[in-house]
Amino acid sequence: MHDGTPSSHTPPADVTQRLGYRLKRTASALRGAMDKALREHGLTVPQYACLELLDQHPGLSNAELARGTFVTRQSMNTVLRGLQDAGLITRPATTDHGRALPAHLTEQGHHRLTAARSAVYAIDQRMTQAVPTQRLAQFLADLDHMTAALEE
Amino acid sequence: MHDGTPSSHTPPADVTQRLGYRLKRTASALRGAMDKALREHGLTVPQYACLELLDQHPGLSNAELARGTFVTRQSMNTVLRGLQDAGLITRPATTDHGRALPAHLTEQGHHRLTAARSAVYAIDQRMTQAVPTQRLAQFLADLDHMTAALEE
DNA sequence: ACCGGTATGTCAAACTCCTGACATGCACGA
DNA sequence: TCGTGCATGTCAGGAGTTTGACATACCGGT
Repeated sequence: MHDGTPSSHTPPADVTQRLGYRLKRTASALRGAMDKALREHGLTVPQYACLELLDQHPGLSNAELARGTFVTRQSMNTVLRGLQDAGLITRPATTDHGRALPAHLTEQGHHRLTAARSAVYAIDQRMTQAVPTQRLAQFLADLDHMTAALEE
Repeated sequence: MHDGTPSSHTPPADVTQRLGYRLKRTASALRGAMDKALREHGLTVPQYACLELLDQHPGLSNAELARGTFVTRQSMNTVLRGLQDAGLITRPATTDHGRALPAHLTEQGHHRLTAARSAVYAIDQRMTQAVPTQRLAQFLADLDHMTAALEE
């Protein structure tokens, strides 16, 4: 094919030059940093994400939390059990309408989240400051466009 | 604190507005798309990544492949066993120098990779075309800066 | 009233991946 | 020569996640 548009036809042959590879590398580094930081607070990354979501949206159900953290309902179910056993959240055993069981942070859960949040903030700042401020919004928007393109 | 610099001091309170959240979401979407596409070729994502690396750098060892795909040596070891059992790669049982066992693609492995690559290319293109061409290089560079900031 | 579609919570089994550990092999300096 | 350090390959165990399946509960149209 002797095309006229030179670029954006096929990905680079070198895997390490491809967008997906770079994305995976950054995500892997982020996951590693968060794992390490949260371990000192006795939390895993999914557990932290769950607490953070519940703090902003109290009463979310298991399925809603699963969608919000990009895991399956089953995985989130075990996460919730762990958090419940640790006394960080509460969930009613039954409900009068539907099947969804709304989860809420306990006082202890809120304290634990606040402590862990400072560690995560430090990581988020290191990462955010690596990209110039004026480009951050555009960067986030591009990420969203990519996500949308992948899900269509 | 009545600071003068309004932004870039603390991450947004809304988790879904944070850089880490967006990054995880995009990475999750990419992983899902690749999982689905590669399943039709009988490969997992780590298996594909391994084949791709071996195609460009024949003779890589288990540990080198592990570093290149962001997993542990142990995980890569099981991946290599699977690829070996499937007849897609070969690895000598012994070596005359050191312990590293250089892996190589078989003819069948090369064919399988070529077939799977087309599916992955389609995904990479959909993702790449979501960001304007003139911004792609900058996007990749920012990803690298973030990775470096997280690993320091 | 019924029934199909959708959404939820949960169980079981399988798989993947990681942590911890150990043995082997090479390189370097004492 | 010996010993320390470092990198590699591998085994065992466990933690986390997914796929598949099933029962329950609401909502819609017929």
